[in-house]
Amino acid sequence: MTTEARRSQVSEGGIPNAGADVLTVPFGGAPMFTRARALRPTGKVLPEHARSHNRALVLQTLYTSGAQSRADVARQTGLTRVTISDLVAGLIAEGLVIELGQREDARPGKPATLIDVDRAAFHIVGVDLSEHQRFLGAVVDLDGGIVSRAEVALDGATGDAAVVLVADLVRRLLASTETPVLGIGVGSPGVVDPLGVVRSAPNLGWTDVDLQARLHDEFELPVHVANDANVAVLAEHGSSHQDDLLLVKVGHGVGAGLIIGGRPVIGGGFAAGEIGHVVVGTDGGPRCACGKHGCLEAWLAVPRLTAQLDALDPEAADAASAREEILAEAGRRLGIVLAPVVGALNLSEVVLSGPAELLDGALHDATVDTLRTRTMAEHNRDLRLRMTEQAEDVVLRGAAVMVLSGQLGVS
Amino acid sequence: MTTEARRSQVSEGGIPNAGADVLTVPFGGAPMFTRARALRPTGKVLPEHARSHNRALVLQTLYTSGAQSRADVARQTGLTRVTISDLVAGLIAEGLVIELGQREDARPGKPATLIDVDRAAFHIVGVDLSEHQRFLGAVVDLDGGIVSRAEVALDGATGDAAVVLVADLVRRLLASTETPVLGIGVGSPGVVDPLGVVRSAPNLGWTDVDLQARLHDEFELPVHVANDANVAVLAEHGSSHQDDLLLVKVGHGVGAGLIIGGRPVIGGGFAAGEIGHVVVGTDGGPRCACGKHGCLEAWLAVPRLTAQLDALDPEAADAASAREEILAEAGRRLGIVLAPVVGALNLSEVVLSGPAELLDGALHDATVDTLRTRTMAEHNRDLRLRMTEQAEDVVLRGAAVMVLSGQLGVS
DNA sequence: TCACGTTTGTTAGTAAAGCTTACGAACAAA
DNA sequence: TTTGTTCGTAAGCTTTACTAACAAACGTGA
Repeated sequence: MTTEARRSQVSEGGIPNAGADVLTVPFGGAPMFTRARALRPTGKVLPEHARSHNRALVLQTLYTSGAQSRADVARQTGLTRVTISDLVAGLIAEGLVIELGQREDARPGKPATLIDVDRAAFHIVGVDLSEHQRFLGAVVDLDGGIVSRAEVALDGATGDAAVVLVADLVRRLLASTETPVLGIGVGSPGVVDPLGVVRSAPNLGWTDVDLQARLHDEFELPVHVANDANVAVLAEHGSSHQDDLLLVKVGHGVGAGLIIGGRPVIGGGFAAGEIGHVVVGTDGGPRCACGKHGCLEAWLAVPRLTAQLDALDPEAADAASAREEILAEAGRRLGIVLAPVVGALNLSEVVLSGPAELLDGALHDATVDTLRTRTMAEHNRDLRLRMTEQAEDVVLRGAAVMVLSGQLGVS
Repeated sequence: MTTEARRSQVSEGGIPNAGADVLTVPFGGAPMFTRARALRPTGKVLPEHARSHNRALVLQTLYTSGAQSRADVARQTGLTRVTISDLVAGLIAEGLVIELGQREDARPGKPATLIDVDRAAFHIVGVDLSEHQRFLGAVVDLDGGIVSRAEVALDGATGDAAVVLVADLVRRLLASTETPVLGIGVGSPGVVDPLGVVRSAPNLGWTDVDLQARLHDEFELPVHVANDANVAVLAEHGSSHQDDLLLVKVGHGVGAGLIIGGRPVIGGGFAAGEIGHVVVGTDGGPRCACGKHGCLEAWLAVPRLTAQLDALDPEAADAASAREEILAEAGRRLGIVLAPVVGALNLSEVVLSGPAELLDGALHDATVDTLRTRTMAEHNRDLRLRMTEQAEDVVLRGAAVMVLSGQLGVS
């Protein structure tokens, strides 16, 4: 048998677009995308699914690129003007897109009619349950701008009382806006499953609390609930446009949110990102609330850092350098834990979220340093570690992104 | 404005199937799937893309469930009998599927015509470049069975000479089978980009070697090249049916392959899984070839372990326990590096690949122990660490899976 | 000024894909 | 023999996105 004859009858390229995978909602497929490899096919695809994907694509294009003509969208998406017109007509009928009148600038040809996502059409309610003393909430517009805020003191409330506080907060926020609300997004501490059930949140005394159902039943709006750090990384992903992203959230506890290949990582037990109680190094460390010694949280959590700093004598000659050293040590510990993760995932970007006065200085620098010396420089050359761009509002904004993404397929 | 009026005009469920994402090749979308969250839509979807997905779905169904009737496939996929008949007709015309005659068992109704993937129609050539002294190759059938083997001694060849050896090996394997070959899969050490260019493989003296093009040009068959550990984890994924999987490959070096959410992780610099040179612990360690101290590879690589074991006095009274301790220490070190990764990704399954006489005993047990004590037991309760089920042939079989997956969308 | 080219958005018709409906064939059980 | 079941196929419909063609509206250059 000649080489010629042995050649597979199957076309050289294999199945069309095999190996491509850019799916989104509910699937995807740009022929030129090459990063991911083929997967097991799961579930049929009907024409209407393709339609809803293309619809989301149009929304996404408008959302990120702003006002433009139908023809512009057609060029950008690769769909034809006819198809775009058709999809846009539907979106206008649904009130998601509006016509803005004709384009001003003078060009040859028929003047374009500008269209855009109707950014004033909806608000989103975002809730952040990650703080220790209070719940934060905000009404967020479609661009991620905070329209109004509200908060409620916890006063030690746990269990059902805490759930009631969340509902109260949401009720106040809903009352504060006249604009239709697209949905409610909640970032909760603890382990949250994909259906919005808080499996476990020790601080709040929650076990298997179906927050999604509770809020949905009361407010009859779409509700999305996820872990606070996992929510936070969505906010960062929205602005960073990086496909792989790790966000470390330092507060009363330490948690992480992870996006890989543009996709949030949930974890088999829905506990991805829970690195607070991973033991750091091989030389012991402070005793942690969980009983172990040298957990990341025992090194890095805000209460521990402030306690250490407060114990310093501010009059001492070396007060400043002692402060630096405390923060640098915490940063090194963070670097030690992150190094294997950064190495294994070949991450290109890590984001720190938390009090900038603690994180953004000696701590940050020590973490970078430790990461560089503990991983292979050659592979992680372009690793970036930076502070969040969202300041205090990462979780609130991330909750909004989660709703946006879940309801419109946009982020 | 009443709550009623404020309610979003957008349907409660958001866009159809938003939040669902089960895409495969080139996309997917089972409406009931809930794990992953919505993503940015990327790229349009045309009807023919949907078609090729459904085609792959049929192939996958037949491949994993074996011979069955068209009606069975219809029930299993959710597509109608008509559509299945149509798709199957195409697959039969392409020679990928064959009719096996009527079903034997006595049931009411018209007897079913059994169909199946024509498992004898194609062979796959798999190549494993990860060993230090020789290149391994095999002809693999569609079920992953090894049909024939070949190997070539490296004799210190590097650079282009090594590429020639790969081609020689492939040529011999191709000559050994009369069956049409679906494609060539190669697992190479080092950093390999998604186009099959070996960016860097120090052992082989390769920098930016376009192995995919070299082999494709010579043999005119589909060629897929990837990192050896990343290839190996594909083999394991094929049998384990776990959505999250980490495989640690211990040989002359130490590397890992990672599948998250059913998807191989490549990494921003295509170096995902390169954990061999991550520093372990905070107490120094043996000097590594890379210059650092205490790299995982310096603790765990096979040459280092065998050297340590060989240095033992076999006559000593405590020889056995000394041996155990050496392996246990290596296991602990592995556990220390894996703990942050397991915690951050909430992995449910970790697989060890390498010499069983070294890995499958004290080393394994120490790793499990270390993982348990260094992560949060509550979250990683059902973590499993096990030896590979594929023995020596992980890379060869994984290379076959890669071709199968890339060419047919099946795995 | 006016013909010409360009750009936009729409209309009309076509091709592809999967659906529903309907039917003949083949079998088991009554 | 009758009845009910199952299989695979044929015909026609619906959805979707495409191509082709066109009118409207604009700048440009002779």
